[in-house]
Amino acid sequence: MLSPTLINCASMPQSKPILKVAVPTPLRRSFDYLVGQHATPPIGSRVRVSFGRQQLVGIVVAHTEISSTPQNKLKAILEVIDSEPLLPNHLFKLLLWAADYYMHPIGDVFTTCLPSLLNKGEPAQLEPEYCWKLTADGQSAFPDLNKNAVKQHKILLWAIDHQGTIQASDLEQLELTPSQLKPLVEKGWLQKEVIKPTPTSHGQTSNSLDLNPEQRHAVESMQKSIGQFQGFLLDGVTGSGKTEVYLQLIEKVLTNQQQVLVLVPEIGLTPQTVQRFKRRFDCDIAMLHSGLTDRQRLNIWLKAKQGLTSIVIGTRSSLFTPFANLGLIVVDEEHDVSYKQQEGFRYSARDLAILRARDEQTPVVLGSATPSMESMYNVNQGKLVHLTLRKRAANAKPPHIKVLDIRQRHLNNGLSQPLLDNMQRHLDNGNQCLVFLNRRGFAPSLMCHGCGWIADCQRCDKHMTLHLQQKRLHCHHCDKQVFMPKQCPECGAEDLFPVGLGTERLEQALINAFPNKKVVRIDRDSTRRKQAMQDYVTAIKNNEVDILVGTQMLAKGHHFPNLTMVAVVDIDGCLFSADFRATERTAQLLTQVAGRAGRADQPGEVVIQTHHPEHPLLLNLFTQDYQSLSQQILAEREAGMLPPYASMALFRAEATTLQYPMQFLKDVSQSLHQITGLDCFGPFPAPMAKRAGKMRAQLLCQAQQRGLIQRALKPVISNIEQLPSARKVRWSIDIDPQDPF
DNA sequence: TAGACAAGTCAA
DNA sequence: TGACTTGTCTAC
Repeated sequence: MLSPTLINCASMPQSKPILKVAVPTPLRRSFDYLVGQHATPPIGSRVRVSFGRQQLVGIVVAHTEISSTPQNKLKAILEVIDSEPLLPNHLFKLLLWAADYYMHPIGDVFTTCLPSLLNKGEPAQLEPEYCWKLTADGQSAFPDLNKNAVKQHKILLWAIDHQGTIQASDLEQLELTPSQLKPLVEKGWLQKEVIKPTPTSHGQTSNSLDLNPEQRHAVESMQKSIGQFQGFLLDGVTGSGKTEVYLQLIEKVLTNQQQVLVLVPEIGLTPQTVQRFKRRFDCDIAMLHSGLTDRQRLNIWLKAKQGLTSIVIGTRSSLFTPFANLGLIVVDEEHDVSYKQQEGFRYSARDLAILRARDEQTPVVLGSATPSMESMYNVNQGKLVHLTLRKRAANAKPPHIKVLDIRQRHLNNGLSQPLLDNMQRHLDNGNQCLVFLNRRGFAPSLMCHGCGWIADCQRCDKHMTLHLQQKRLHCHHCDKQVFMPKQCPECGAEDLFPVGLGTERLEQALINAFPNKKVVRIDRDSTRRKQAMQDYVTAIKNNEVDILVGTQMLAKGHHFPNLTMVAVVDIDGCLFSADFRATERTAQLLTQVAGRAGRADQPGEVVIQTHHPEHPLLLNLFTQDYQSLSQQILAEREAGMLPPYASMALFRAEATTLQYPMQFLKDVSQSLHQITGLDCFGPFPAPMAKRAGKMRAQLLCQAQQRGLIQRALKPVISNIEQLPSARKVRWSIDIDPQDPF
């Protein structure tokens, strides 16, 4: 045994620490490594390590003196990738905190949150960006260009129209790749140049709009918090000018030499938003969207980190962009469910945005016309400052809402005569109508008239949706597609008929009902083509369309000035759901759809067809406003001891037979049963037990006391990980679940 | 979760 | 006997 004096011997080299490394594995812990002959990598830097038989890139999460792993089992790291921490300290800490809170493997948290090139071990260095400059030769060559050289013509024309410069970002619009410009560079018509990254000129704004008193109050209140943490709920009815409030606040932050992060729910919304930002601010604005290459994504990440980009706009995962000097976070449409990741690392970007803002001492603005119950609760608790915009811009009137009782009324493809009459009136006045149905496809099922057979998905507990245009049956849950059968596979009869109503069928019905009106359907199927949505929006704005049919895609954020009527064809399915959040969701959806009607100076009308005109949600929503309805929903949640008055965790498990998930969850429930204040419900089969060929079950844990879920589950999570029954299933834990499926 | 290895199954 | 499948276990 070594004596202490020997260990402390001054002649011994300074001992290197043992590294705790987060490795991309599904295990909820870090692994210890020796530094070896390398310089000690700082906490937060990447290292390459050998792990089992693989080589992986991990992140050093801590230094330690002792390891619980026997010394002879410790391996030395293979390479130090970063000599400096990869992430700013605040962000690094936030990820560690989130891994702990959501009880997700730390290595996987990093993999989810970092650009993929960094996960692969690429150096964290900005790659130079290029642009192409039109030369004098190019300019003089243009008029004599051969007519057949279509591409070259297009390229040179673009350059001439854009001050002689083609940016890398223009190429997508030109439908070109950099290599296609090479021949022109070789001819000497274009010159390739490196764009030097320069700190962007902050601020510099033009044409801001005049604010009404409510908007001005909002901007002024939030402005006072620049440079310190404060959460705001900007609760503004549709058309009340929330974006203008964001823009004017952002302007103040930019002149303060700080950066801004804007989160948006879906990328469909982003082009318009970005255009508006670009018109407004003369600074570097980056948009993180799914069309970017890995390299572009990394470059934006690095530029933001170095302070070279002023505004980053993106979806959920953009929350993890590092900033040199963050000054504001905006979460637009904060109620949107897409802020919660539904697989893997199941974080809520909205909730983490508030934490990030607190850590980095910046204000955070949650904006919505239909705030989530969580945010309303936080307002009631005094955690968020409530700013309301009740007035629609340009004095537009709120829409008039009519609940249309369709009991015993004849329906033609889901449409009642009074509804059609109503539409006719609006169309006669030269206005547009929106017909809303949240179900795509032609019909939700296909049935045999001979024997009653229904086209079911083989792998899910659901019927297959008929898409008549593509002559296919499509399962919307597992994505399985088959050709539409000509005859019944059970009895051979050729008498198959569609049951129920989807947007495709509704589109047909409307074309028949209004033969000389232009009908356009907007859903995921009709907008699959890139640019398609943009084209539709332009056509609608140019008044080339009379009737819009579509799903919730249409309910979000578009401004159609000539749209004066919204028809909600079938809301009944939403009124009776087992999910306790159904009321909130339906109220939000209806309010958002209704908000599409009657902007600008045209009064709007909303007609809702229902078999349940006496349903309290419908009565309340339209006799009061969303805000009082939300207080009512909150009261119900409190009485029912449901979130946000309780916190929840949901264990999910799946396997090929139901028996294994049920057994595993029973074991989990056993290991939790002695904790007071924690209620476990289940295990029970999932609401849709069979999905994509897997049988699924779940166990719901609920606690009245905030924090108890954490205290109760954390100590047992590693035991759960090692349960023998866990090996037979795929399982996950969802903290603050949004969807019980 | 991935990959490796051991044990089990099957057709000659 | 080897080809292939299935189950179990470990990772620092």
